[in-house]
Amino acid sequence: MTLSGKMNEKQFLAAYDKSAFDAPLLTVDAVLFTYHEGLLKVLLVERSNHPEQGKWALPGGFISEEEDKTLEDTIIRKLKEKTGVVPPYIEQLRTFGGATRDKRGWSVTVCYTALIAHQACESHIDTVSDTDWIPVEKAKKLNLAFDHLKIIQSAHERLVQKALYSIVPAYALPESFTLPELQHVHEVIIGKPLQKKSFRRRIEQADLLIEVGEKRTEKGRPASLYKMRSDSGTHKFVRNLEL
Amino acid sequence: MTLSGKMNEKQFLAAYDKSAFDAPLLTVDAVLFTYHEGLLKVLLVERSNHPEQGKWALPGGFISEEEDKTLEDTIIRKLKEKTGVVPPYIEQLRTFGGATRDKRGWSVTVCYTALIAHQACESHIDTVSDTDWIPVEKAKKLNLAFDHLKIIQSAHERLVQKALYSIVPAYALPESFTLPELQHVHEVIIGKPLQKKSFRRRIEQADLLIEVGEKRTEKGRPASLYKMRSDSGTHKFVRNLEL
DNA sequence: ATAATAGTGTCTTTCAGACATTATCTA
DNA sequence: TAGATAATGTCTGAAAGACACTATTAT
Repeated sequence: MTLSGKMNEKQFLAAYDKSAFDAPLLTVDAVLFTYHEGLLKVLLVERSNHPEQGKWALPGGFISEEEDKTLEDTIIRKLKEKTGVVPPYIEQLRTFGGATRDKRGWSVTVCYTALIAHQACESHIDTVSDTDWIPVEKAKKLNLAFDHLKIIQSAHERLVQKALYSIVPAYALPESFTLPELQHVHEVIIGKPLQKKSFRRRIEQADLLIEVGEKRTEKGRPASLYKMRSDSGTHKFVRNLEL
Repeated sequence: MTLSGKMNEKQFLAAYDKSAFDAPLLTVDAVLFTYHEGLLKVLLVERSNHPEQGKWALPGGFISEEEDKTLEDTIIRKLKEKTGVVPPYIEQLRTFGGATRDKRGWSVTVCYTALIAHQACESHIDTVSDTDWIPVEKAKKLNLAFDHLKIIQSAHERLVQKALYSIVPAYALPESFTLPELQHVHEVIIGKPLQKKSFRRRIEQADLLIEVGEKRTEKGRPASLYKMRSDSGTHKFVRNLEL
């Protein structure tokens, strides 16, 4: 039947059959970063099914029309399956699509970047055999499934920018952390040392952190512990740090 | 049949039937901006079909698995239908999706922001009766189809940021333009006057434009004409202008 | 000459870079 | 006390804000 403009909307909707149209495969994937053992790591999953069986891939999957109301619901559900928890930072990266990125045909994947403290999901990940934290630099050398290498690179590039004008990387740390720790996360992300004074000054001036105590380490002067203010993840400095 | 891990990939792909899975509706839309008569305008199309028949909507549509190799191909094809030309600036904005944004069911739309000179498509748009340039502030007050209001707001917010740290808004002007014109485009986008000296100084220091002649206007001193360098659309100033 | 617009000079302010110095802990 | 790490002091430099000033056109 033709979907003529002569019907009213109710009739149109009753007659409408989505599956009559050939649509690309649609998935949602995430690049979940954490900071552990001095390295920036990304969560990868070993594919158990075709296509690309056996290769490492980003966590993600198909939208569930029953369980998910939004795209974020989908990625939260998928990340929870792998990590047991919902990451404190989730932001859409971009959508990758094309005729050749998946052997099954035209495909589209809506990608998210997420950050989480390593300790927050350590125990759960140990129980999931096909999932592991891989250092980003190592992941970039693996033979990853689909175009997931390109997606990880894209997520990393964006995270570098965020490290230069925000303190978003703090979400890769536990709820309380020291300034030297946070600075090191930034340095690992951008791959370059930063001026301690510049780093601390701008955070103090923007009043982004709350002091919550003191940390005792094995050697040297103890560092103060801080936690983020509720809105400090959205703060953007007007001037970038040098790359 | 079950898609078992026991098959090899060739067998798997031969047996795979995309349409066996219920998938969300997938479209690609664009927020195409231009600068005309001192205003920032956005291209809207009057919907001729259900759902949301008769309402203004963003240009866009379904992916064609035959005609399109990439998502950009899709949006370029759709914009060419409406404007007759390919905009010089196209960048992915973000993807909007959810169970309720379209009455036909779960839907996802990959959105792009694009910029074009008004004169570049003026003649073609006059021949397309259902398409028109609407001032952004006016569009925000219309009863737009789907969640297109939210999409336009999101695109505008992103464009404000770009106006503060780049000269991307220049793509909303003809190939050659004057600095006062470019400054006014920025001011219209961010909704606030800018310091003439600051605006010009940073463009000159970064050497982003090439002088191509002189423009004679009806009154006052004539302004120099400039065109963009090939890569100046990607340049980011380290420091933002004040909002 | 006047009005209008384009473009420059220059002082102030802000904030990051550089790096020396001081503070506080353990062994 | 020495060694290590945290935290601060302070000078320099780069770039934006503010705004007065000069330049070039039409009438």
